[in-house]
This record gives sequence, C-alpha cells and structure tokens, in this order.
Amino acid sequence: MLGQSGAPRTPGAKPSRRDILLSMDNSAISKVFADVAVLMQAKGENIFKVRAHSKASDAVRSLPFPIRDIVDDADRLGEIPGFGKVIVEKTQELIRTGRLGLLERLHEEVPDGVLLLVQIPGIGPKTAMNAAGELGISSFEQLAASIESGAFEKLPRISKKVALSILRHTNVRIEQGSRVGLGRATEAADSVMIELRDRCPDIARIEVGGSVRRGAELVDDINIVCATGDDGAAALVTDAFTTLGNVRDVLAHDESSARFDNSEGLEFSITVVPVVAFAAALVYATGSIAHGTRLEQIAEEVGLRLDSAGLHDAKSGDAVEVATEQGVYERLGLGFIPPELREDSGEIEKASSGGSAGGTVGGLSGILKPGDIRGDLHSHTNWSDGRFPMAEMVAAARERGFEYLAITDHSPSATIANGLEPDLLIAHNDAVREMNDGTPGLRLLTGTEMDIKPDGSLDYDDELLADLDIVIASIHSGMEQDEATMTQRVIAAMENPHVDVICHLTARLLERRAPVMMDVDAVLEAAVRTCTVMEINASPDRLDLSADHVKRAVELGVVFAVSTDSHRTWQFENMRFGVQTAIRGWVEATNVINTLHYVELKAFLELPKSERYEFNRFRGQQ
DNA sequence: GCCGTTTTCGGCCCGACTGTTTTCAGTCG
Repeated sequence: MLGQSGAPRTPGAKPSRRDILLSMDNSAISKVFADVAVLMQAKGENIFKVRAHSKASDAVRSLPFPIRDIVDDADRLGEIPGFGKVIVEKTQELIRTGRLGLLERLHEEVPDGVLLLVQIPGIGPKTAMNAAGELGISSFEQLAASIESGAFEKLPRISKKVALSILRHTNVRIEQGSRVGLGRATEAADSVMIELRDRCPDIARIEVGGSVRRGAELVDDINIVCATGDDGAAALVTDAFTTLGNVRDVLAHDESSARFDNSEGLEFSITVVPVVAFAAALVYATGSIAHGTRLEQIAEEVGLRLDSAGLHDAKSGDAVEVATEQGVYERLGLGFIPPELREDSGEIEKASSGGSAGGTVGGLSGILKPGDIRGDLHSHTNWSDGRFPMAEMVAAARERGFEYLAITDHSPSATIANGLEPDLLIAHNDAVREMNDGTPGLRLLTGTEMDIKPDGSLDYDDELLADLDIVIASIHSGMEQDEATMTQRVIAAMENPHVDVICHLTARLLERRAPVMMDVDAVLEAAVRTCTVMEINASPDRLDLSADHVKRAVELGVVFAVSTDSHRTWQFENMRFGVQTAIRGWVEATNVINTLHYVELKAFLELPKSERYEFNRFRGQQ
C-alpha cells in the first residue's frame, strides 16, 4: 500500500506522483490499452498488433493485484501473459506519468467520436471511423439523428436492418444519459470513502446513501453521509472531500456539506453530522425523494422533524438521539425497511402493517436478506472463458462463505468462450467431482451454461444433460431476432425437462447493449407453467432480470436463483448486487433456491421439474 | 506486438451472420 494521508491538493495544481498512482488502477490502465486497440484498428493497423494491445487490456483487468505495485519491476511485468518489451514500457510510462504518448498520437489521427461509437453493438472500429470521419458523428444523439434521416445507411455495409438495430441500442444509451452502472458507482463510492477515512482519522462513521445504497441499476449521483466525533472535524472532512483525487469541479462547499463532480459528470455529495444524528441522516439520505417526503410527513404527525441533519423535536428543536436506522423507523411507528425498498412503492404501508419486535416487520419480514444466500449456481473456470483454474475459483467461493458452488462452463456454440464439446463436458464433470471430494466445507455441483440456439434447440443432448447436477441455459447469439421468435425460442428451452434455470434472460449489458426483444410476461408465465427457475444475474454489467422484471415475476409466482456468473475469483462479491436487485423486486427468501441448504437444494433439483414449484410452495408455508 | 521456438520469423481463438463482397470485410460472442 501507499503511504498515509498526503497533503490536500489545491484544485488545478499539478497532480502529484501519488495522485497519478492512485488514479492508475487496473481498470483505468486496462481501458487505455483497450482504447489504443480500437483506435489502431480504426486506423487500419495490423490486426495482430491491435490484438496484442487488446490482450494486454484483458490481462490487466484480470490481475488479482494492482499492477502499479510492480511498476518498477520490469521482470515481473514481463511475466504477465501478453506483456512483451513494448507493452511493459508503455505500462510503466502510463503508471508513472498518467499519460501514454501513443494514445495521444492516435487521438490526433483518429476523429473524435470513434471511441464513443464503438460502444454501440453493431458498430466496430471501421464503421465508427466512417461515421465519425465522413458524417462527423461524435455523439449518440447525432448518431440517432443520422440513422433517422437515412444518412447512416449510405455507409459501407450498413443496411436499413442493421441501422435500425444500431438505433435501438443507441436509444438505450441516450436514455441512460450520464448515469453510470451500479457496479462502477459502488466502486467510486467505496474508493471515496476509503480515501476520506485515510485522510480524516476523526471520521466515526461513514456510509453511502442514495440510489447506490438502494441498489438502483443506474446512478447519477453518490451521496455520502459521515459522522465525526467533534464538531470542528466536520470542516476538515468537507475540505478533504473537495480535494480528493477525482474532483473535477467543486459545486458547493460549506462546513458540513459539499458537492463535486468528476470527469465523467458523476456527482458526489457529502453531509457531515454529529454521531448521534448519523442513523437518521442516513435514513434521510438513502430513501428516494418520495420515500423521504412520506417519512417527513409521518415525523410531523408524531411531533418530530426529519431532514438531512437528522431527527429533531419539532417544537424544541432538540436533537433526538437514535443509534440505528431501525430505531429511526420505530420512532416513526414503522418497522425496518431495507434500503433497496425505500422508493415509496408500497413499503411504508407494509412496514406499518404490524407490530415490530426487531428486524423487519409485517409484510417485509420475509424479504430476501444478504445473509440468506447459501451458494452460487453460476460460475466459470478456465475450462471455458473463466480466467482462473477451477481450484482457485473453488477456493474463492469457499473463502466467500458459500456452502455450495455450481461450476457452469459454456457449451460448444459459445466458440469464442471455448465452449466444451460433449467429451470435454464429461471430463469436466469428472474434474468437478474429483475436486468436490478434495474440498471440505464446500459442495460442488456439476453443470453447464448451455446456449439456447437461434432455433430454440439446445447444445447438448438429453442424455448428457441428465448426468449434470444443474443445467442453466441462456441466449448468446442471434440477439436481433424479432420478439415472437425470441420469445418462442426461450420457451422452447424451458420445455426441456433438464433445463433447470434460465439465466440472464434479456442478455442486456447495462451501459452497452439493449435487452433482446422479447415478451417477458409470456416467458415468465412459461417459467411458472414449466417449473423453470429464473436467474437474477448479479453481475453489475447485467442485473438481468431487472428489478422491474423481478417484480412482475414475483406477481406471477416465479421461483428464482440469484447467481454471480463469476469469471474471476473476486466476482463472487457481486452477489450483493443480485441480492439488491431481488430485494428491489420484493423477492421473498423462500422463493430463491440458493437460500436452501445443499441437501435441500439437491432434493429440489432431483425432483421431476413439474413438481418443483409445488415443493417450493410447501417450503414457503413451513 | 507477443510468443515459442526450427533463436529469427511464422502464426496468432474462430464460426456464424450480414452485407453486397461472385470471395471478402466487418462485427459479434
């Protein structure tokens, strides 16, 4: 780790070596190499040179430690797969100076807009180069306008059909605006809090509120609530906050609050309160505006005032000391409401509908909690496109505290993901069983993530599938099919008696790819009819089902699995995002199969499919 | 640009889909 608290940096000053080092984390470096690869390809450079930079980008992203820690050790850098002499030197230049001359030269040679346009599925470096160069497109809005006017179709190899597909993805991006995905937002919030703690020893409590804590899939601001031991320390915190490494513009700053934005346009705010007001301030900062307004009204009715400064007696103005969020809700005559539900969409009524004896209350008592999850039913190893050997993934899952793990590498149609041919799947099963025997404390399930092919047929035959503990199936190709075809395709897979779970139903990628066109209601109804489990994919890139789809599925009586789809050892931590999404959809713990103990889960999976939903209903009544 | 050697240079993940290309180019996963 780097040294302790550096002196606050004045805005606009030359960044220090420490600031550069801190800003050059693996994902930032990975992004630079990815950008280099795109710009080189747009320019028409040798494809293998392009691929070398692309590989370097992947390698950095998959490193289990910060690459900046070994910046001065060229030999160790050279040991990273895909790192030759040139890439090592570029990495050192980047980490030490925060810049890469090669990238800056490429930016001069390639029109603005290329890096933006390649983010749209269907647009690669060549098309992006044509669009930016010939049509001058440099924003998603310009791209949409160009497609609507017909100009875009004049580009090489762009038909009406392709243009309309691109428009669909573009419109999703326009709608997302400057919001960032929950995963990146959580990372940004965490790193701000770590740096603040580092620089301000007087911080007693600090937590993120707002839409990040509610687990919203897209986030446009990050609200942090902080408590300090004595009043004088508040100004030190807001001073430190406005001089963090990622500040672009300070938008507001006084003794107890501050706000800034970063280079991406993401806004960060902080409220500093006395320790006794922390819980109430966190409640206020976490709920949506609508939820907060309801709480203000309820507080008023009982002679209190709730606002960003905490809870006060309405008449005297005296602070009301409440130590926990649950205590705050109790003072308002409500049971505890999980942060994810604080949207004023029925949770307040539910929370006031019963007596409270600790924990959640009334209709919210059965809602899924993070601690309810006992295992993960979707993971990958380097047998297919995972980045780590089976043994390392298994060790990480055990470390994470899971009771069981399903290893679900890809099937043959996923060629680029190195999908397993039938004979390799059989060998894979043997490897999983062998590892299971050698791993105390964690049960392994054999499995596959099997492609549902464009015609609805499956990648393995029934005999092979029958030998697996769990079969999860998903769409990875033919994503531009029309709604009726796509809907029927998924339902056809559900009809198979061996398909236990449908994973990441809509194949959307947040911040990147629109969901496939599909009658989701019809699919969810088919899930209930065929007793197929629906996955809530916890990868922050997907969150699929979305919370809205989860909510609809709950209404229809669907049974869920919450799974991480981990390709790297640390991605088991993503389970939190899946749980948040499930809670936002009002999922009860008894409707999630990976809240079962291993033995119960095996019993569930060994039942004929048609009996499984009934089994689970019985469980819910126990 | 990297790798693995035949240590000096040839091969590099690869099949499917789409467009307009009658033989390949761009894109995706």
